[in-house]
Amino acid sequence: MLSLYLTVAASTLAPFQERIGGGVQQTVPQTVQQGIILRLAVPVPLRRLFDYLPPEGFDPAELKPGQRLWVPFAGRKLVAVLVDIVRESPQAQLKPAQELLDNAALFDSGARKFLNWIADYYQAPVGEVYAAALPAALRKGKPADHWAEQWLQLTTEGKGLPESALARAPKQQALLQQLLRAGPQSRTHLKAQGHTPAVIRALQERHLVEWVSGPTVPPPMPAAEATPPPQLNSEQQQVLEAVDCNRFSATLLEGTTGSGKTEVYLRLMERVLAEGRQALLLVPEIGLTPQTLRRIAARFPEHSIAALHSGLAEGERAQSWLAAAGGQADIVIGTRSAIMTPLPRLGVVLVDEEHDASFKQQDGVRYSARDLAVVLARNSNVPVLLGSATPSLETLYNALNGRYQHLRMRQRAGEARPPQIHVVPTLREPLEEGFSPLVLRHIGETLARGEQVLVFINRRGFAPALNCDDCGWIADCLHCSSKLTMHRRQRQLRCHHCDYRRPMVDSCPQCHSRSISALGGGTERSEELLVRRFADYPVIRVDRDTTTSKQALDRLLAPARDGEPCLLLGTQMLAKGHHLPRVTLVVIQDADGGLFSADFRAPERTGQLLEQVAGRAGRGSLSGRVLVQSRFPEHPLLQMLLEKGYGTFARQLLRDRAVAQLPPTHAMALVRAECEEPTWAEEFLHNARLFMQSLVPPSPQLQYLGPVPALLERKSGRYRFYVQVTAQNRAQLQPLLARVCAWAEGNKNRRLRWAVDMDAQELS
DNA sequence: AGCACGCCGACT
DNA sequence: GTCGGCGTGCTC
Repeated sequence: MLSLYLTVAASTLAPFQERIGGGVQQTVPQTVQQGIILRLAVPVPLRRLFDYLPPEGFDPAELKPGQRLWVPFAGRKLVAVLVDIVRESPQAQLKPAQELLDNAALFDSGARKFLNWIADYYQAPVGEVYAAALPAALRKGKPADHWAEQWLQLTTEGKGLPESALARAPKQQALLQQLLRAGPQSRTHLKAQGHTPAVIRALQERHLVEWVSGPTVPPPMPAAEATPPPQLNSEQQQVLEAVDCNRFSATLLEGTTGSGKTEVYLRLMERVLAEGRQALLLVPEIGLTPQTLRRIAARFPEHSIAALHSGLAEGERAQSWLAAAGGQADIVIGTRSAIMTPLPRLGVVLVDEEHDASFKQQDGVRYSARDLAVVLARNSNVPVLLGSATPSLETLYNALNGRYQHLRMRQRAGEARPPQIHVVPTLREPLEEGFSPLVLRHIGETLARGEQVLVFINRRGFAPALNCDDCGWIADCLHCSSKLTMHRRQRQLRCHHCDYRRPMVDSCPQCHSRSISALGGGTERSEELLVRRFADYPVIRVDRDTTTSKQALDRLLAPARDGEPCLLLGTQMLAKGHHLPRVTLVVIQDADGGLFSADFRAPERTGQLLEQVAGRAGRGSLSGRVLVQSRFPEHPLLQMLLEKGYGTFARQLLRDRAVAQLPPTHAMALVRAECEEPTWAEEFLHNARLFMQSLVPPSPQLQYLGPVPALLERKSGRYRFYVQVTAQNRAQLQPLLARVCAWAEGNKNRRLRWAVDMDAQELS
């Protein structure tokens, strides 16, 4: 779908520049300033670049696009990025920039072109895009050479040494020959290879080697034992043959859980690493565990790996980023924002679990890292592989209409058959805390056989609502249009949409009745029941309340990996690729939530989730069983999903979307607004719609909806609305959105926040 | 966004 | 008398 726009990608820089520079020149025909003019991306929410003179008393020859500078801006001092050096400016009065921050450019021309494209496509302020691409430390103006690495090199004297030298000091000789053979070596690398400081010092004292300051290298990875690659099966081989690493191609790799997608990624990495190029692997937010990193480090002990995710300390992140951008990191593994890291010798882009919602940024610059992966690969003329067992409808659509190559892997490695799936009706059953007697019996039997059980519950806390039996009072959030969830152990009521918390109440605040009921169930409530019912077995609860860090998840799951019989219960966190070979029963407590939601993407997400969770059953030598509880076992979508599988289900959803003229068959953007004053956001959007309609009247090709309230109408004290614009393709949408942004930037109301959300993923 | 500038209420 | 509330203007 994005590729519709891709054909335009190469030429988009031209209209972009026209918008930021030429648009102004049309109204002010003569050039006012001439000379060396710096065109800078300043981190402010304004959709244009700003011109400056070079810093005073400074040799302009040292200026290169991609460097950072301190600039004075409206009475403050900001870190801006030099995007372009031009000869003339339409601006009458230019200030000189204050100070150059970098010797070398942080963004090469490819990276700048990409970031400019992002600003244009997502209607985002350029300065904010550049700021989002930088790690926090560099964004704040910390000099890059703070992370400079010490490199050991031969002195002139050392270079002139005969090979037979130092025969009586074999360790010194080995190091010397390595430097002779492979050139300067980083301190980190030498340490990892076991060259001791004593050996280095000895050579230094003989004036054969010296330390020099050089480019940043990634922080060292935890040591991993080198593991040889496994044998490929025929499907994996076919996939690898179908991907040419010397030119652009986009491929959907639709591979069943356990079919060995990761091994395909590793082989593609291996291929580009051998050519001296970099590999980029994007993973979902919770997918970047120490376990994942260890596996890749073990496979490529000779290569340097940089991880980029939110769990890193500010300094570590800057170091990894600089190593990636400088080309010293061979493999870059990261979450969403890693897509914006400049990679000067990129060879392949891999997106794991491409359907995952965490690839879409939900505030600020609202980009989709998965979509950008395709744009980046095209810009760099390298392949991109989008892997998933449950592809997003966007990617599936592109694969089915031939824009992407569509490759499939159906074999489950080392295992006979996929799990058996059964629906358990719950409508007229005597449920015990949400579990049917049949399901509880199966859990008991599975544990008794010495196997493991995984229970999936889509809601954390004890109960999603608290209700007075006498007057009907319900505990609501003060700031959101939502109910408070009861957390029993902490004796708290919490809002899951903002940070509001209040102590648990024993009596109704309205009528003082002591008869208060917790309605519905969450992970905490189910945990209580399961602990009671299956007291002989450990119960491991995995949700955001029990799992604060990635390490915590690893630790929590350790007993399950040991293989002892146990019960795992949790939210989405459990759905992602943990290898748990002793799980033979998966229970999905409630499959109905997504079938009746107002969000048109809800069925897709439910289907992906159920399939992913079901994929946890029977990954080892034991066969698996999945029990899905539902009040509507005959619901056609549920039936199709369970009987025909996700592939058929997704194709049906695609047909529905086409009929409804929704993404991915149609292009869609939202104009969002939120405000503490209930009517203002709606009024603003009403005017925005009128403005857009005056430019492009509604037609079968381009339609408007709204303003309508967001699914969560009030969040953190603000009322939220949106106008939805759908069109047959992006080319129709793009200029209209640019105009409405220009219109909205003239908006005088300070209390109102607005944004354009291109390819919006959430209507919440 | 954030920082200036400017115009009206309760305080030493 | 003035300290400071936050409305609005502007940022090369």
